[in-house]
Amino acid sequence: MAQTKTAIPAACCTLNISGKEQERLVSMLKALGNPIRFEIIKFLVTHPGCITGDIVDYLPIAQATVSQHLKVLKDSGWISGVIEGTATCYQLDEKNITWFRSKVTDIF
Amino acid sequence: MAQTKTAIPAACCTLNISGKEQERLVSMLKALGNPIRFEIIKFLVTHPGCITGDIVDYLPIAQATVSQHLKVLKDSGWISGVIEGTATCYQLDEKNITWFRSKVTDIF
DNA sequence: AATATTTATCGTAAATTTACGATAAATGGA
DNA sequence: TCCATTTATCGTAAATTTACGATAAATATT
Repeated sequence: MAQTKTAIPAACCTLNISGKEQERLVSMLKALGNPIRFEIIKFLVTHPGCITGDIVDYLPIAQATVSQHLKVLKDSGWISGVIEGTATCYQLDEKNITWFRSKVTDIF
Repeated sequence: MAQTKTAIPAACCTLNISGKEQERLVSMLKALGNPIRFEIIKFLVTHPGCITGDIVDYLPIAQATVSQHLKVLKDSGWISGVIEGTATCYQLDEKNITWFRSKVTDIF
């Protein structure tokens, strides 16, 4: 692996992460890297505590699909759900989002 | 969409983004949200200007697959490639990465 | 000129994701 | 109790992603 002749800029980031932390970050990146799920997260900023049906009404996709996306967001740590009667109230998971922001700013 | 009885915390982020900027960010999130591609980005931090073959040697996957991942990273703006003879030298795209970091810190 | 090196692309198979309708489970209200 | 509401899950189809070997194109070497 010989060095080339082109000028190599200094690294603009460290990417100092590995193991379980890296898995966790990649999982959050993957979950957010989908247009529908990104919209759900945006919606939850302005509609904290809303129920599944509100999100279904807002989005142009079926209830079953929304529920699936909510599961991905929950499993990756972006949101949490609280059962309230027959409904489920969703909200952003502040703690994990704070972790995400600090990790990104740490390594980039 | 009635308000629920549960205590609703203040939004921990604005997610103040839309349109082409949002598409661009989602595309970068999606590209990085894959374990192999995340490893490639990490490798480029410590091996700036390395060629495709170096990355192929480093990873446990076929050359064709690496090339495909490099294309995803290039198309989403994470890296840029410079042809050097028969080889291609890859490096992180500082400008786009800086944009990514500032967007994330802006909206989260 | 002939051969070797390097990488992107093609064709394709397997795996995963995304989407939907149907349904079951749980709760609330009549 | 019976019915309505709400949502998660099941089964499945379609789309996309990921992976590989083969190959073509381009350059370098002998």
